[in-house]
Amino acid sequence: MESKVPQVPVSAQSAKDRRVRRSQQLLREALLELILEKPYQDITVQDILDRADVGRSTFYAHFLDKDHLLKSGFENLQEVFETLNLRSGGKPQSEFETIMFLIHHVESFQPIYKALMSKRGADWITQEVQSIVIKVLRRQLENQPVPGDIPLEVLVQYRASALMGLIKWWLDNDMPFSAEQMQRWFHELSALPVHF
Amino acid sequence: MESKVPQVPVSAQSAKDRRVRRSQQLLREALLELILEKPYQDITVQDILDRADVGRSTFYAHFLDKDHLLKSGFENLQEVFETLNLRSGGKPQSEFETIMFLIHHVESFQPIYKALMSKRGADWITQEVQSIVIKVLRRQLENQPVPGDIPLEVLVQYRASALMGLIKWWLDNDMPFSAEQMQRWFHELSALPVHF
DNA sequence: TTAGATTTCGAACATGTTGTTCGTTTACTG
DNA sequence: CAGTAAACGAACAACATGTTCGAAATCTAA
Repeated sequence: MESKVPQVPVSAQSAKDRRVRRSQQLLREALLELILEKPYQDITVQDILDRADVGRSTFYAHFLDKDHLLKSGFENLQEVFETLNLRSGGKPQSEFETIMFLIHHVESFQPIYKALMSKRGADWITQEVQSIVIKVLRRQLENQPVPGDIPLEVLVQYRASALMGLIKWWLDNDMPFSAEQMQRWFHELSALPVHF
Repeated sequence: MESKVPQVPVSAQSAKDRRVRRSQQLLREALLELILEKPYQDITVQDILDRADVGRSTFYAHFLDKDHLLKSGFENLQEVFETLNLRSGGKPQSEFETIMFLIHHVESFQPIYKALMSKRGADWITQEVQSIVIKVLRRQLENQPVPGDIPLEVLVQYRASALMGLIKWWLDNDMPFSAEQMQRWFHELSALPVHF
């Protein structure tokens, strides 16, 4: 079954030997495929080699270990994330725009994020994504008054966790609602008092 | 005269051979100690045996593996969690009371939850705790009107994630604020609209 | 107190995974 | 086409897991 994971344009694609590109690509695809079949933790390097039909020494020529292989497929996306607030021509975005962008970004790269962050994915990479979301939100919210005596960090953790939890649920349930819908609900939920 | 009828064990503790209790206790304590020193994933069975000063075969006589050992220390607490809504003499609690109880419960068992759920803990057990929180909150919120067209499950995921994220941050930062304070902030944050 | 039952110990073992090495073969590039 | 670089694959060391078994220690019940 062919994987149709959307590719982030790589400008330096021709920089490497064709064989290198081929090997790395095969390995990355194999791992993403395997994650959809069984928990990341249970996948051995041998599983990846068999699936990719690549030699053992070739794997270690390119990647330090399984974790680095997974992370290598995420590094392009990471960049997109981290430069989030430099968009819109350098204008500072509102919290609303930031959250909207994040939700749509995940939707665009659904297959990758599903492999990375769903139940069968690697927990450490979910945390990595979350820590980026936290960084972006913190940068966003520190230029904005926090009501009452709530510490900025508490606000950031709350919002980021809620957002990530919702996105994770969305992915695990095969995205039954549109990005617009999720985003609307997120904003409604953010102003919904606890019932006494 | 003494009755020949076998005594019903008052607690499960006295039911087992003293050696069994000792071994299991030593192993549990050793693991919790080690988690505070290095990531759960990096801890080997041998590390636990050395720390507990217990033989290899003894370990496998009592536990299937490292994960089962960790879980065994959490099973008592799990019960407390799951029977949450049967408290207050069977009266249904409000969402407010439920959340308050959860935060105070974590505070009471701080050392255990710190080992289980902090950065160095096992991700799978954090998820286990979260799934219990979700279950409790779902039971709580399904008897309560959800405003607008928001699906119950979306509300539950949002609230549970936000609460867990806040608690996790609280534990990771050595609980710099009181349970009352955290609880108050949680409620304020739950009614704080996103900034446009 | 003692005898029998149970547990612990420890060393040895089979198994599986990881990461490395190196000589050979294959494929790319200019 | 010739030189360079990558892929191959088999063998290897190191390590972790989980099992087995006889001997020693310890508990429990009478």
